[in-house]
Amino acid sequence: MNQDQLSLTFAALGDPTRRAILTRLTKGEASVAELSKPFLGGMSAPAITKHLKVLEKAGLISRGREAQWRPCKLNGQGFKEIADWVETYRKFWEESFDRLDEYLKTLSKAKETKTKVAKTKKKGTKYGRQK
Amino acid sequence: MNQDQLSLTFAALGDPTRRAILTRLTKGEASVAELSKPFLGGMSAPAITKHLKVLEKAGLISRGREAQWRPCKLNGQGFKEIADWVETYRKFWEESFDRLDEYLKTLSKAKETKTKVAKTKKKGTKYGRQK
DNA sequence: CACATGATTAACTAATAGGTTAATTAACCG
DNA sequence: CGGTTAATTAACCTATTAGTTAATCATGTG
Repeated sequence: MNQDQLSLTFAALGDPTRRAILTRLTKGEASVAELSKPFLGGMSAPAITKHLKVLEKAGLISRGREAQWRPCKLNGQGFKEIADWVETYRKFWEESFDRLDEYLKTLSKAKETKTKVAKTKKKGTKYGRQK
Repeated sequence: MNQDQLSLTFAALGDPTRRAILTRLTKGEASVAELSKPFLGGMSAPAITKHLKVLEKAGLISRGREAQWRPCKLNGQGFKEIADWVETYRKFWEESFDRLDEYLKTLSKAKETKTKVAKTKKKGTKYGRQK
C-alpha cells in the first residue's frame, strides 16, 4: 500500500540514484538523457523515466514540455513536507547533544576529582509484570 | 545497493508502520508488546521486531535490556541526518513560496488594474539539437 | 512523407520487503 | 526444576522494486 504522501516521499528519497538525480537538479533543469549520463556507463533511459515517475509522485520534481524533451526541475513543496515532519523530532536530536555535552562535562569533572561512581541497580521498572 | 546510511534512514521512514512506531516513542520508551498493540487487532511481534531492526540500522532508535524486555527509545542522531540533508534544499521550497507570494501580489495588482498579460512564446532553448 | 531523436510503455527478471505462523532462546517466578 | 512471558529466528508467501531490452509514441527536420 504505502499510499500516503509522506510514505511516497520518504521512500523516493531512500534510493541513492534518485537522490543523485535531485542533486543534479539543484544545478538546473535537465532532460532524461542528461540525467542518465552521469551514472557509470550511463543508466538506461527507461530506468531514469521510472525514477522520475517516483520522484514526481513524491512531489519532489515537476516536469515540463519542450518539443520532444521533458525537462525536470525540483519542486520545493515535497522537500518542505519532509522538513516539517522531521522538525517535530528536533528536540530529540538536540537532547542527545545536550546529553553529549553533559557527558563531556562529567568527564572533565571526573578527571579533576577522580570520583568513583557507584553503579546503582535499577529494579521494579515499568516493564514489570502487571498481574 | 542501498547500503549507505542516508538510504537506510530514508527507506526506514518510508513505511507508515515504522513512522507510527516513532510517533509512539516520542511519548517514552516502549517494549515490543506495547508497540504491537496499537495496530488494528495487534500486529504480530515478529513483524514489530523486523521493523525495529530496520529502525535501529537506520540510526533512528536504540534498544536497551530490562530482564526479558528490550525497550526501545528514539535516537536523535538519525533524525538529525535527515534534517541536515533536507536543509540543503531549503532554498528550493522557500523559492516556491516566494513565487507564490509574487503570484498573489500579481493577482491583487491585476485586480486593481485589470491588466491583460501577453503570453510570450519561448523558442530555441538549451534543449535544441547540438549537432 | 520518411527518418532521426527523445522519451515512454511493455514485458520480463532477480532481489528485497512486509507480513504470516511455528519453533527457539532468554529471563523471571513459584 | 517446570512453567510462563517476552522477544527473536526460521521458513515461507506475496507484492513491489530496480533494473534490463525491445517496441511504441511524439515531435521536429530534410
